[in-house]
Amino acid sequence: MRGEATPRLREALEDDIVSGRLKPGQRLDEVSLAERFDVSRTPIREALIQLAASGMVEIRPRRGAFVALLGPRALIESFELMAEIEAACGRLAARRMTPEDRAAIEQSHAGCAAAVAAEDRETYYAENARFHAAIYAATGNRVLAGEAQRHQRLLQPYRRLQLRVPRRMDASFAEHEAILDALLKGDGDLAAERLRAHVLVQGERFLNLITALQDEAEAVARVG
Amino acid sequence: MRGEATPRLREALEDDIVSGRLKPGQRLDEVSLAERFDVSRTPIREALIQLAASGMVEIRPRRGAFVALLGPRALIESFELMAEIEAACGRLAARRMTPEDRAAIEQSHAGCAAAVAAEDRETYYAENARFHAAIYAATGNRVLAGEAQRHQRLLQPYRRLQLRVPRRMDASFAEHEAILDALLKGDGDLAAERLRAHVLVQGERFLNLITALQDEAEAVARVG
DNA sequence: GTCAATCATCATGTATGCAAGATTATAGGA
DNA sequence: TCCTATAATCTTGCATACATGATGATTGAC
Repeated sequence: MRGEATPRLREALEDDIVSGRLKPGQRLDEVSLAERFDVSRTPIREALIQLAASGMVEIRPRRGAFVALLGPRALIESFELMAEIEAACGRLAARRMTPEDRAAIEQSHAGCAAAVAAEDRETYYAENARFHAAIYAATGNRVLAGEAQRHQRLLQPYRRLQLRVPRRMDASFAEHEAILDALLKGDGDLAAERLRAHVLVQGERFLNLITALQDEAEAVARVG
Repeated sequence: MRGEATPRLREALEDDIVSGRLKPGQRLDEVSLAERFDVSRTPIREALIQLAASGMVEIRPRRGAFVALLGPRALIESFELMAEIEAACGRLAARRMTPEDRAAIEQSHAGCAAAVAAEDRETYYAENARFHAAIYAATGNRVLAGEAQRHQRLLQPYRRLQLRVPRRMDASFAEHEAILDALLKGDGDLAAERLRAHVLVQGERFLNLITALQDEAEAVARVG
């Protein structure tokens, strides 16, 4: 076997969670996972512990690991934290972004525009993630960018659902335009303000969907 | 043995790192730790993995675990992240703090005042941590408060050193007073601004000490 | 028929064993 | 004497084994 197993397992499980193949609340049985990946329980456990530390998995002592299921309160608070992190990124990016950073942001913004025109939600979803990631990178602060990326991935399972909201894609794109405008003007405070609102509005609109998700996830948890 | 070993080990190791008993760069040998805590390598490994995920420990594949040693760049970036998180906490705390939150903040501020009067750096160090923690709690956002706490602990080994800077304690206290003033006025933007500056100035003054720390830590790494 | 208590089963948490890569020591040559 | 190559040792990473607490099934009582 080439390379070590644990990092590969962590990435595979994280991808399954972020992409929604593993749903919030779902049980993660060590033995089943060990069989599925054809390894012993040891590297599975180590991968689960890492995911738990990053918040993607919840480990209840003696009761097993579950895909993290954020309740309404935790979800609101997480979006608020995300809003503040994004605002910080916007403040710093406006001041520091290099021409390359700027090009990357504009390119992903163009990708978003194309997705809106094509009414392709999956593509918009992906390009939106790139747009935000480009802003993180433009801060020039790798520690901050890493934290921003981690939290974005944490909320990804919930964001995906959020795009089902009617007209949300157009509204999101309009907000992106305003954010880009502030960044290009070099107005850090304005960029921060607009990014914060952009994320917070997601969280708010999103609350309508929480109950539905909660029920769905709990049903999965009961069955699986 | 009552309860599980891993959480206890994680806490013990984290305390050793935060308190400075284990120094940045120091090697963490699994076998030695297992003997010291009288457990097998398994729970030691799991505790180290958790600490690595939170950033307190660095695990280099096949080469072992080390107490995280932040280079100059990572340190600057970490302080900048901390400044933004604290600013966010200040913004929200100013708007939302309850009378109990306010009492807790004022109480720890009084503790800081006493420590300054007594020129007791260790006490100031502890009360300062309480002051900041009280602001985190006053946001009413547990997720945000948790992140703030985690990052504060991450930087604690370096902060401790920082208090050696002459006159820093008095300056720090004066800044606290200005922060408290903004919070009591309910001016979130001002509190954010002052908290950001308060943390950033620590990071800046701190740079003078980095080289010394780096050398010291590397010497430890070579010996230990 | 419902509920409670006991017991069987199962999963987790920890210990131990083993293989492979990393580190260090040693021996040989320049 | 110094450098290099090789071998011994040590440590990590994973597999396996075992004990304890949790889960749920079955039996008995009401």
